[in-house]
Amino acid sequence: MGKITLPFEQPVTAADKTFIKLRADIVEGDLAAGQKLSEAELSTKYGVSRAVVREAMNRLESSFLVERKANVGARVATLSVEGLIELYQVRESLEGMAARLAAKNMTDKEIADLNKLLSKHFDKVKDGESYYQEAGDLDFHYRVILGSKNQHLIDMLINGIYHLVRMYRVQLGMAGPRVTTAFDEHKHIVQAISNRDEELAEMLMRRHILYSKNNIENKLISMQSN
Amino acid sequence: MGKITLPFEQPVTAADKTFIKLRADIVEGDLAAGQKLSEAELSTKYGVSRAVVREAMNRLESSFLVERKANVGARVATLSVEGLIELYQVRESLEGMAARLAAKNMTDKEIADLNKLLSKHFDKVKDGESYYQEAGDLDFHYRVILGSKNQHLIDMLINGIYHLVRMYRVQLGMAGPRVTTAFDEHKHIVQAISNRDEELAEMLMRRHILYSKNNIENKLISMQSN
DNA sequence: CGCCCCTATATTGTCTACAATTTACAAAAC
DNA sequence: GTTTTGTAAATTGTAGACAATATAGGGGCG
Repeated sequence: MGKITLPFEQPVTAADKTFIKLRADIVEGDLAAGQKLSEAELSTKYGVSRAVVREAMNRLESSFLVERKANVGARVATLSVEGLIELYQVRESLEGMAARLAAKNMTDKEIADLNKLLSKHFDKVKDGESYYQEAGDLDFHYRVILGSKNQHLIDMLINGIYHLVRMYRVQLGMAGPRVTTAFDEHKHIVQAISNRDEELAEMLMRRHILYSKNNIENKLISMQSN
Repeated sequence: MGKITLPFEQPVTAADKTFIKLRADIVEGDLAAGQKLSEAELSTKYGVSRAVVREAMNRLESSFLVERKANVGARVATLSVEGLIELYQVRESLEGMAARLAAKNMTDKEIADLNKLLSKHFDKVKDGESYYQEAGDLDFHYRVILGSKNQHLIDMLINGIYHLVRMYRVQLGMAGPRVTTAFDEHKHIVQAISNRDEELAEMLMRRHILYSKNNIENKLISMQSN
């Protein structure tokens, strides 16, 4: 379902597990945005030593989910309109390139699967289940990113900023009027990829993300004025 | 000079220093590409405990300079044609966006300074000192990136992939026939930024990096056939 | 002779204790 | 009453010891 992570070949080490748990708790808002993260507290809470907590927090910092200051400590990332805009500017840039490369590098079979995924999601949304949009949208973007076959790009998006994107979405309670609109945009992007039209695929993906940003941004602003 | 790092507010902690030293040694090739990095060895070599070596290596991993496998160890990143291409695709995407945002967000004073930097470099290169091209080019890109005023973008580029770019350059012994050509491209980019033409600034930056990639790529391929 | 398994060694992962720094609080000076 | 300064508590940074895992080598078995 919302299987976004694809974390590790084998999520073995304790630091790995703690990292994943912490990340989930942050994204879901269980650990509130901006909150101070005490190493000792987390150590007892997750039943591991401070060393592995520190290791996990290092990785979380690389994902922009926590901010650390030397000798002071770590805080959960804070959400803001400015931060959201900056994040989506990066997304627009990177995912635009991902779509371009996907049009170039995806196999015919992968493209066929992408089409299948799309129509499957469409069937579900037809019945008004807007929850699926969230997972479906992420799935779609996820596949295009992997389709780029560019490891750096994949790392930066999947392990880097995508969990922060999820954090914004979850904590804003997404699922909105953009459901059907977004589906049309997805469809056009896939068409461009199917036609191996790199230029168009990039342009459509960039616009899609730009629209998405404006949508969330409006929601966030209206929430602030409550 | 080649002051690329802008490391920390105050580079205080031992892990910070070790991280910076290790990074320099990797970029300069003092620690060879692909080489195994033993925590114990590095610990004695740099005169710190294994804990700080591990902390430093975690950060190096985030910068794509070392690769770690659980229970196996860390290696210095390996250089390859494919890796270079992927890296420059990411650069093209992110720095293109940076140029766009710089055209939007740089102050008039910052743009004036950028112009000054450019003519200063031009004077030096006129006298055939090609070394300055390396530092000058990085300086130029550095300023545009900062001019974007997008913290995520800045982090990903400056702390993220830029040291890997330097590693490729240093170990390929850059400084080539592209010196004057690149200067023209820089000039045009600055002109677009001065005119606040976001669209053109992005396009020119992307082409500039694309050309640069082709240049280095050719060099790398000709080296392989030796 | 080649393959597999088992053991010894080395390396990484984790834990606990100690050192250094920051933060909070209170007392003293203005 | 406000500000400054010194001391105590709490938190992070660092070090070293122990546990778990992977690697290499040798011996046994087919």
